[in-house]
Amino acid sequence: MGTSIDTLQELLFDLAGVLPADTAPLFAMTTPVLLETNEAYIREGENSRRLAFIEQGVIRAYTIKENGDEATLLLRWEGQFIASHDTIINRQPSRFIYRALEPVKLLQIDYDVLEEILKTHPEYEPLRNFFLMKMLAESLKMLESFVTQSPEERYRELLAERFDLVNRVPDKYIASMLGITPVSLSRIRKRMHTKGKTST
Amino acid sequence: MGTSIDTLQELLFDLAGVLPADTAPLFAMTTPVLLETNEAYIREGENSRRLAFIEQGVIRAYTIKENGDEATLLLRWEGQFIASHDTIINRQPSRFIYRALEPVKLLQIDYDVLEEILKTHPEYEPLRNFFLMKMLAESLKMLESFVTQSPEERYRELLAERFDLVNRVPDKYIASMLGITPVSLSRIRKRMHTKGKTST
DNA sequence: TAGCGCCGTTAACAAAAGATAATTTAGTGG
DNA sequence: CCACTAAATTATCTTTTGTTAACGGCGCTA
Repeated sequence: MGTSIDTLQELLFDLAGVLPADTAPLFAMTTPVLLETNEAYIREGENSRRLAFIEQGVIRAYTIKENGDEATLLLRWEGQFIASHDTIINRQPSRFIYRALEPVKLLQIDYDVLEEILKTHPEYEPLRNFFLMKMLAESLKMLESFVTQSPEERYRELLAERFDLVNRVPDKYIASMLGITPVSLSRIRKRMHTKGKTST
Repeated sequence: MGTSIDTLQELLFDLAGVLPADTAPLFAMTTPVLLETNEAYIREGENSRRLAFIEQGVIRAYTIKENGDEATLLLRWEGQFIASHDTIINRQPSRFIYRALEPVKLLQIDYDVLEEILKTHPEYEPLRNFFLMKMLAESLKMLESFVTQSPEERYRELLAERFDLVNRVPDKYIASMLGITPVSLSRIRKRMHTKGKTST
């Protein structure tokens, strides 16, 4: 079974033809991090510009609304990056909390350190680009689902595409990611059982 | 009054210290494009990897739902880039239509040509990065509004932040971008007039 | 194993949104 | 200036969601 480093080295080779042997300067600056269930990785108001590749586990990014309720923005799992976008992109304190839903293994790097490395090693640049584009595509896809689909349709699609994830994560977080309350999600599930079990 | 080229040159200087005199290789490959009101820039199913900086005007990206209704994903206006993300990021035919809502002036480049230029002129790389991050931040912000706010709150915020835009664009497109029907937006407006004209 | 807390479900009611159609308003072109 | 068309509003009715609270299951711990 491969480690994060293996995965990323492979990606770097595929994207830019960089040989694993030549990735030392990049990985020398990374640190492995372990989080236990329910441990916060980044808290609200923090100014950390840490960037981490998730080797194992699920992390939830959420914010506390004015009324005190939580709203889950997104879930990230193994093979993806996690970071405070407020802080990395806009240099603002994080408005979100990033918390492990399971035991999590991360490979972490400071974004400012990464920028320095990229200056001296532009051959790693495709990696940054790849992940930025991947995240953009992902978030546009979620956005699309909000303007084209009903909550029930969004849930059906999530089940179809990420069944494993839905089963790993408590329903209430799924609900809030869909933009509805847990009560409403429960009703949707009921409707799906009784009426059409049929597809998309 | 500045042109697109002025704007981008300034940005390149600010981001990477590239002097305007040294941007010729980049701008040599760009083409100015004019669209008239209601003209499509990219159609559904197209494989165009054109990327364009909007110098003037508003473009709407929308898709046709299964039931035949349109759903507006986003609006883009002067100072922003427009491109088929399906095609550029995933090399898939565009699922969206990009259409001018007003007369539009663009500065266009082929993305594959841009990639070639970036290979020989890595000093332009910060520009790509800047816009990718900007777009990511934007789309995450819209996503955030869907999980934290009601349609009425989203509309109030849009009014507060982009009043000019709301006034340039027909309500029905605003409605669908908010994830609701035009009828529903009209009711929200009515509620806002009668009851609390007040803030947030 | 008894008690506790969290989570998903259910219920009852209020509020909001969807669907459809009619009506008014606004903008365009002759 | 009128006529035509598209957009926005209003009305009516149905469906869905929000809100609040109660209930039951499940795991955890004392």
